[in-house]
Amino acid sequence: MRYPESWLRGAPLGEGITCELRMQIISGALKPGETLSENRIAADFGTSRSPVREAMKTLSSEGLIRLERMGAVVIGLGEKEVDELYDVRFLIESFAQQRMAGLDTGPLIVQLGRIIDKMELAAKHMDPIEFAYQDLAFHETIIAEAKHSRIWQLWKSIRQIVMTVMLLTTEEVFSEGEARVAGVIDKHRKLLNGIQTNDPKTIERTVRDYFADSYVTLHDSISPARG
Amino acid sequence: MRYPESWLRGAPLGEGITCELRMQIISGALKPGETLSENRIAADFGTSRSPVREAMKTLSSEGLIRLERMGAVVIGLGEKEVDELYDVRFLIESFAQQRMAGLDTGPLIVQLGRIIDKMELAAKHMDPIEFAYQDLAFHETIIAEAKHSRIWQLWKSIRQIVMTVMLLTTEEVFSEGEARVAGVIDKHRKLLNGIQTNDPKTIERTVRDYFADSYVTLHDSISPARG
DNA sequence: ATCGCAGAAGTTGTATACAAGTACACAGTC
DNA sequence: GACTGTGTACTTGTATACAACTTCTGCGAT
Repeated sequence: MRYPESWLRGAPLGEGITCELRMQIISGALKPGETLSENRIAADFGTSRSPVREAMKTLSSEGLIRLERMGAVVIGLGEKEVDELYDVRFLIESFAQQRMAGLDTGPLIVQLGRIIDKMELAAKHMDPIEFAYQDLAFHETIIAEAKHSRIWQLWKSIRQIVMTVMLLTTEEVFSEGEARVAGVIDKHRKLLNGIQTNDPKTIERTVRDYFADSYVTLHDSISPARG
Repeated sequence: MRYPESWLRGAPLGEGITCELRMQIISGALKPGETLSENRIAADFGTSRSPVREAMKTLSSEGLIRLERMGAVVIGLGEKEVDELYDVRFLIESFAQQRMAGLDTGPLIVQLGRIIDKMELAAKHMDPIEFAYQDLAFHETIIAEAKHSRIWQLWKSIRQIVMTVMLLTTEEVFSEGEARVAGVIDKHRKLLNGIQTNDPKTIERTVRDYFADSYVTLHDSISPARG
């Protein structure tokens, strides 16, 4: 699977290389332990080393590769790493939701409702890319609502990885039939209901349930998908 | 205050520029809203744009500046931002400590004890730089013990900022007399005792107390120090 | 005085060149 | 045969050059 090109319209070269390499690492096309050379990658992409260098730095800051003296080593995203990624997602989202408990969540509820509508539309159109995008948007909207610069920074640092993982898993989910897709939508509706209660305890439980369920989904769908 | 040069021995140019700029931003020498030009900074440091570019990318990923089309804009670290930074530190450390509750913390306790000894020594020698370094090492050791790649990644993404803030605050603390320094050491000893209990509830409370107290310290010392 | 337009200066993104250092293979020696 | 030294190919880090784009300035026309 390739990174959707429409998302890179007008973006600098370096960004495209970053996304492509990220996808290759997460999808498993580039295996952990493999070493990447700036020269080789630049040649592969037909560019100079400058944008490649940027990509390497970005991927390193995302924890997908490790910069060493000779060549960068692929770290990759195995089952364990994906679990850990979701630990952090839980941490971030849990924090965000707890933080806005008690505040007026009216506008947020409306926003999230609209996103769920778009997810349903994407499901109807059998458009996994759009679906994944809306899925990401859903969670991102919640996190943004926390209005916490550092939490936002944390999110940004894993956002692209989460997006890529979602792209891959959503493809898988779509291939498993409508029921599975409907299930994902339902999970988001439950999250929304949780927020609507405005009760910290309930929210805590809702978020916990959501991610507990995601672990199962991931282990069922991702690992076979990546051989 | 400048970044300790001994910490940059043999490091690439870009890293030095990153650290120097970071220090200037956090100390307030570079004020929020100011725009930085790669050319100007390169000229200031007497280097080419390449290492400066790297520094900009790093600082951007740390959330200290915002890359825009024309020039990078300084975001800075005001009181609110430091609070938020400590929110995340709490989140990370709390997670780490909870995670190893129940496991054998014996070796960790020994390690932390040694670090506290070094802190005491640094206090006796009136060496705030060494003290700050050991303070960082203390927390880093705890986080590393969680053995969680993503949490470690999160830590790495704020580590340098935390280090820099510590450098600045420790200078301040040292100038306020021995009692204050002893107080900081005592806080760490309490943290260590908390871990030693191996009781999640107690640990939770200990960590919370630690950071609650840190907020007070920060607001008393940092803000006047940075005018 | 105000608006519009050209141009100049400055900006980033990318390509290319070069220097310094590292790993590795291969030959020569003990 | 094992070991050491050397040379080579490849690596990163930095400097420099250039192109495309943006912003602002200043001049001229209205």
